[in-house]
Amino acid sequence: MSKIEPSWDYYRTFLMVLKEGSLSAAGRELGLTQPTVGRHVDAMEEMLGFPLFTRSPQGLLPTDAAQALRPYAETLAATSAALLRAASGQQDTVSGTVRISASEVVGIEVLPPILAELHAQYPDLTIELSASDAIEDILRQEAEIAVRMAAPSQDALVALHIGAVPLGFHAHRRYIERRGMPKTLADLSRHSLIGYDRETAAIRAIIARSPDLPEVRFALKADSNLAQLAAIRAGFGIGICQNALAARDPDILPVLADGFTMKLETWLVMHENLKTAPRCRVVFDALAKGLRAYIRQPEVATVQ
Amino acid sequence: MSKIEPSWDYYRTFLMVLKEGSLSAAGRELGLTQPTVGRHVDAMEEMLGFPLFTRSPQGLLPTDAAQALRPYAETLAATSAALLRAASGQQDTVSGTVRISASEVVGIEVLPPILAELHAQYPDLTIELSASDAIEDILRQEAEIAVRMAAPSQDALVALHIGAVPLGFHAHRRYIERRGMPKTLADLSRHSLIGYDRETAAIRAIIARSPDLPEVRFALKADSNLAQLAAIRAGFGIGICQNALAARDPDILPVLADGFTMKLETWLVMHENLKTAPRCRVVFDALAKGLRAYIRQPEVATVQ
DNA sequence: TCTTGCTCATACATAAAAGTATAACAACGA
DNA sequence: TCGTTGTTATACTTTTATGTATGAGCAAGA
Repeated sequence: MSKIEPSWDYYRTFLMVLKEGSLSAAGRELGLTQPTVGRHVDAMEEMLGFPLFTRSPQGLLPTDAAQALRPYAETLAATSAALLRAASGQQDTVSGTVRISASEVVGIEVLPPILAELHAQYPDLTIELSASDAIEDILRQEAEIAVRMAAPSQDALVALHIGAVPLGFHAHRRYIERRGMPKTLADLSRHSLIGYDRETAAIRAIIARSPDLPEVRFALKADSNLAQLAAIRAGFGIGICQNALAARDPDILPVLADGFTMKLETWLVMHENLKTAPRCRVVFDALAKGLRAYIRQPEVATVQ
Repeated sequence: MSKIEPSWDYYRTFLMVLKEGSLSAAGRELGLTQPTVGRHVDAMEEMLGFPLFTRSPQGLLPTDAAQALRPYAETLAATSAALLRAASGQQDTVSGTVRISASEVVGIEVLPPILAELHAQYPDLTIELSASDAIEDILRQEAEIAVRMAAPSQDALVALHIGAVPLGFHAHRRYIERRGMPKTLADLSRHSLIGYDRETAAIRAIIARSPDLPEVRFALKADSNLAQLAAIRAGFGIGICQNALAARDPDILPVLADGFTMKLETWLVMHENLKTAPRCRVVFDALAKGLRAYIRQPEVATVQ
């Protein structure tokens, strides 16, 4: 039963050529030379029996067949990276690499202090932070731990409910002094509103739960919640952001705080298999503690 | 950014050594020689920084660390197999390989005629049938299409509800002539019952829906539903099987057909990404049609 | 006790894959 | 228009990986 399977390395170079668009660039990225990369592609094409790229002097154009194979190659790459991370933590001590997936806002505004404290406690721990709104599938092992804004539906996942992150309209003090403070939701139509460009899953969930939201025209549309936050801080207008983030800056004022509230349920998600891995356990616990503290923060501020 | 990543082929040989338990056996299976396999393992150990196996003259014993890495390597193997299957169907025509996961009973008793007709229509199609009760995860790409007995909870899956497969007690005519036909559920305690050894998910679901099931002591316990079916056919005693299967053989009689009914909801599941793949589409449609016909079959038999 | 059969480890020869150098071609900008 | 920089493709060389052959150790069975 010794059938000849092609080298798995071919898939790696194939994916890199797909990503980079040329043999030369893929070679640079992989630490190989251009002829070698070309030979890998040739070998793979011959073994599959159909062309993967149409060659041209300005690069390689992938065929439809190559595009169809891409997700498999990406899964291979993600899995082998996960294997290496898992191997990095196999020592007796808490060490190695843990990859965390979180939204841009959480990854940039919320997590850094939590991770800083964690790293001070475990210096041998390396954290990979995938600060992107793309839903990296934990099941695909693209990350060990994820901060999610929706309850995970999958089995075989450890999901810890952190709590509800309150959201609200906010604006910079400068903007309010210039344009006045709206008293009702209807007043918003006379203001510069900062909103989303594309509808994401989180936004749809909010809209579904808030039927009294007026139809608004946004003065600034940005897909990135981080850009929206920056616009609020710059005094561009009124936008939605996490109350806890706004409370950090005394110049960011809540707008219509009584009339309108939204909540983002937050979950911490991890592979069930990783429960026993010390490095993941430690990061998971630190994130749970840190995020819960972050959520409690605004309530304390309100009491003041 | 040209960091040196180890060859992905190392993971393949690592997995095979894990499976086979020796360098020589792994080499035989992979079409490599024993020294090569040993070198791969050595290289991998050196790059990871810890031993994967403890060598001995009677084979290699995996360390805990190696066991921890095993699932990753298995995902890699499953994915690369899926890639090759996907590539096999990239031709313009309906061709290539499709892997189907189904329970033993369905795979052996129900699917063969459906697949035979399908293959007659598309001779270039190769079918891989994974006839095992193990729940092969469609998300892990271990199979393109699965016949499941529970509604899939995952998103990103195409799930077609086939219908409910009726189950019931059955016994061979010889057994009934010898031991008599039970009239009530209570009578079952005086009979030779064929039942399960371990509790599976499907069994737990049935028990939950049937609180009037008496506590019974099984005369024959078998994990394999196929073995149970064979025992019924051999006249061992009374067991549960699909009505449609029993109806095929006039010597298999329904027992307590009025007083006790169970149903197994059946779903056909496929990756959403594979909807457009012709070879998968064709198999999916054929299975849907064939399974629906199979389910309708017993009702017709009852009307007779 | 002495085969037989299995294992892993080592030394050496070979084959395969990589790198090097260069040519040919296209696009972009001065 | 011509040089620069990018691309792929080809011939040649070198390195690397693999295969072959062999030795040593352990276990089961005659």
